[in-house]
Amino acid sequence: MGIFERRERIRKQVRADILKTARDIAREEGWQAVSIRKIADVIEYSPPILYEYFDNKDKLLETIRDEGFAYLHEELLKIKNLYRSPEKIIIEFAQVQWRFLLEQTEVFQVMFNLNGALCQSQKAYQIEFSMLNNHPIWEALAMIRPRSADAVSKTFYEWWCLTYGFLAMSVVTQPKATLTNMEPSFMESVRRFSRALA
Amino acid sequence: MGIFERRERIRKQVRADILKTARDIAREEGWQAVSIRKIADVIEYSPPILYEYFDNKDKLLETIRDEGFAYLHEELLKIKNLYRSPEKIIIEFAQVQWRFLLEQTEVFQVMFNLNGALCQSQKAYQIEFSMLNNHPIWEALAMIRPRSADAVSKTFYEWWCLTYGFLAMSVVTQPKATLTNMEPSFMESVRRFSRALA
DNA sequence: AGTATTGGTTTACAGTGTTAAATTTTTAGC
DNA sequence: GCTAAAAATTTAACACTGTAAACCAATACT
Repeated sequence: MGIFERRERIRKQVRADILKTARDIAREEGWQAVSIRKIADVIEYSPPILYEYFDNKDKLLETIRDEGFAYLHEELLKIKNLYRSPEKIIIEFAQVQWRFLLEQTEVFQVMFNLNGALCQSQKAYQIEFSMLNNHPIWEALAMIRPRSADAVSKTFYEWWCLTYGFLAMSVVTQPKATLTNMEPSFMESVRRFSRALA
Repeated sequence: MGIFERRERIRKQVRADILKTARDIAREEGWQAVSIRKIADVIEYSPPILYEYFDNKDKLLETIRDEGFAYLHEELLKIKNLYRSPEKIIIEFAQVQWRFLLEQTEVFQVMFNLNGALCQSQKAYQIEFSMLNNHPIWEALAMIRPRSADAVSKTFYEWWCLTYGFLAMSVVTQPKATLTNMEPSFMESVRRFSRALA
């Protein structure tokens, strides 16, 4: 009896379409151009249908943001399993971060409320700054510079703001065309940070 | 005399009132709550009057942004005239940057399109990244690490993204109450950057 | 005094997020 | 296959937004 299953499958598909459409519009016209009605137009439903899938626009953006953080975390775990050297882990992840910025710019924007994107929820940040002691980067920093847990957490915050802050400033101030030119500066900044720790 | 001057004086006052009101609303309710009508309400004019003073909302925000950059530049010049050591200039300015973030958070947000603030103009950034060779920080970096002009400009960009990026990440992810706690991390990051150059 | 200019407002348009009511479509029971 | 209940979807509406055109009243100049 696949009636429930079929419905659920369709629901999942529509939900995914909504998220994808929001990202598509944001990518091409910027987040300030993303509206409930425009999304509804593309997925060929009437606007109120979106509220069957998301409580409101903020929750929709929150989902996109969460998926962004989840993706980066997965990539980080892969790296952790590939390399032993803490410095190497930091550098490799920096490359992932940069690639993410280029390939999923619109997701990055909503992750950090940049360029008109606005998701009021602070949930993702709270999660990001709790349960640090088994965050691969936290562990890496603890290995490079063994200190108290609090001291390592402070260094973690410095790493966090350095890397994501650099990416944020780049995407905010640089036109798309010149953005790629900034990768060496980013990597150099991360290397400098890493070196200066020891 | 007096009739033109009086009119011009009033015009200047109204213009200033508009800018101040926009900042006030942004400060208390966030930039997403700043609307032409709300500003008009406060200054006790009808909405279209605002278009006598600013071409559109974007230009209004651009003005606030420009004033922010201008203020920081003035403070930087003061510091340059007070200290000789390039490291000292960088550190002192970092303190000014932090204070600016705390005291004029809403201006900082529009300067970097954070938290729903959106000014499409890229003018300020273009200015910020041109005419570098007599920017006090550029000069300081050139003194600490004498290299080609291009190499110094690259380091300047790294300083720029490190400092403003750190502030941006802090204001985006931290609640107002805990924001002040992050100053030591910020200052440590700037010192680490400065040390790692030599 | 009559006309042109200025300063300001009212009205209007197209768009926004969101909710409630109305309506259509699908399912379940006989 | 027909009807009643339930689910899915749409239409209509509200209170907003930025902005432009039309209008009005007071002032300045001839």
